[in-house]
Amino acid sequence: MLTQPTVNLALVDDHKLFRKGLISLIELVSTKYHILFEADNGIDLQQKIDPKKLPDIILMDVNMPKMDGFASVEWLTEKYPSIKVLVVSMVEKEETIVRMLKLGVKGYLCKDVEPKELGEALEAVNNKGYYYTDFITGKLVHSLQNGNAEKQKELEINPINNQEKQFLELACSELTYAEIADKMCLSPKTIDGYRNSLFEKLKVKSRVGLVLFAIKNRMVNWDF
Amino acid sequence: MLTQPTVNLALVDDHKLFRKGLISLIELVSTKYHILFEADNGIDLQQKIDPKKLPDIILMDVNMPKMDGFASVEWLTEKYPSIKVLVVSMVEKEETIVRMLKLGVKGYLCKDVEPKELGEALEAVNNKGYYYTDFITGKLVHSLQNGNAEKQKELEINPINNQEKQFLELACSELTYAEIADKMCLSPKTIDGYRNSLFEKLKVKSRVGLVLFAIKNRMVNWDF
DNA sequence: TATAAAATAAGGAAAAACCCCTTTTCAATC
DNA sequence: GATTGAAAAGGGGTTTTTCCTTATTTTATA
Repeated sequence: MLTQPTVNLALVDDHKLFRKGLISLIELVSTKYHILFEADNGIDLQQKIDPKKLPDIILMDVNMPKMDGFASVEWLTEKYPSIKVLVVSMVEKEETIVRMLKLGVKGYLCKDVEPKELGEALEAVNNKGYYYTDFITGKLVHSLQNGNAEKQKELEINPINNQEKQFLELACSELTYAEIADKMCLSPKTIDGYRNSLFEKLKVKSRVGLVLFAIKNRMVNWDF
Repeated sequence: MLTQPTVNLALVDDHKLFRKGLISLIELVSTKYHILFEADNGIDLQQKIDPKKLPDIILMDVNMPKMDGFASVEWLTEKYPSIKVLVVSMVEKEETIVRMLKLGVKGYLCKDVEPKELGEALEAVNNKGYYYTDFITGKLVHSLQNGNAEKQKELEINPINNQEKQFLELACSELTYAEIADKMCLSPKTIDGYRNSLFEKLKVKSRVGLVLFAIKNRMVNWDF
């Protein structure tokens, strides 16, 4: 009997219970997958990843504290371009999916899929190198049709970077800037800088202006 | 050898992958748990629950489409008060936890706990009837100290009057309070009063809180 | 490796927001 | 006319936000 080659995986998700469940499911799917390590977020990933023993595929969440999925994928494609990233997220927002695809992830799964699909996705990413469902393709096409690209261009001229985006989301809450700085592990003065640069870019004059912009442009993650 | 009695469980969570993972973990913890059924949300729960074969414990998510955790628990305690509900959510907001505890849930777990704690929680709920960690107790005590319960009453007694409503709309803009006062032909100090009374009534702590409330409750008329 | 260009952080100060407590105004009612 | 209660306004203070300028640290790049 042939022993099939081991496929090394890593998991990045801030919910331990979900990670453990996922691992348990993966083990049921096939014995060829081996979990190298788990991480709570991007920072944790950077610390746990071992250049001498890289995972083949990383299962990546989107919303995480400290360093989110976008920043993590950006860092990964820069540092370890050979690693294939499969996003497993509960976010179904078109913008999020498109943004992730642009960053070069090999697949995007929603957390409400069948465990079977997880197996298929892993299989596909491992063999073909990618796994794009009709759902994802649909989102992409729709994004193109609705001229999302143009809006994106505007952002390319005047891009809101990842840090600023994360700050913007936190600014849409009752946290003070000091508390936001704390949450982002940055100096309040840096937050000061983010705010000022966003004020300029978004042409607003106050924090309320930031909130209104974020809501009008659906940059915050609560559905209402 | 004694065969231990089976404990019947049901899961209500909109993310299938999480549900399946949870089941897989529960099966690892002990063989005495039997999953009667899974549901995507409250509506689905109502359809799948069988009065002739009720679960002993229901693992319940909070944020779900169609019918969320709050509504589901409310319905359950009304219809099947004997069923013990253990919340498993990623929401760590005090307000959410307190609201759930008021509805009578037997425990509240965050999705980032160790799988081991899930086992302990199930065990405790099954034997003692409840599982409240220090984390939960802490949130409760803090909530009591801040007199959250009384404020709820105040809102029902004190509706938002016309002046306050007008102020609230203007507050959802980049106008300063001084400018709002000007527009409403009132002293800035009166505006000060409106703000304070709205802070109390709406249980918010800042102007951003006002804006978020107004938008969530569709009290401003711009379409987005 | 030197250098430019960013991101991050700091100091300081003025404006705005926030908070508590008191006083005035005014209309309703006894 | 006196009483009362709510709305409006004020006094005076703390905290947070906002806006300057400048310095340091990191990163990119020539």
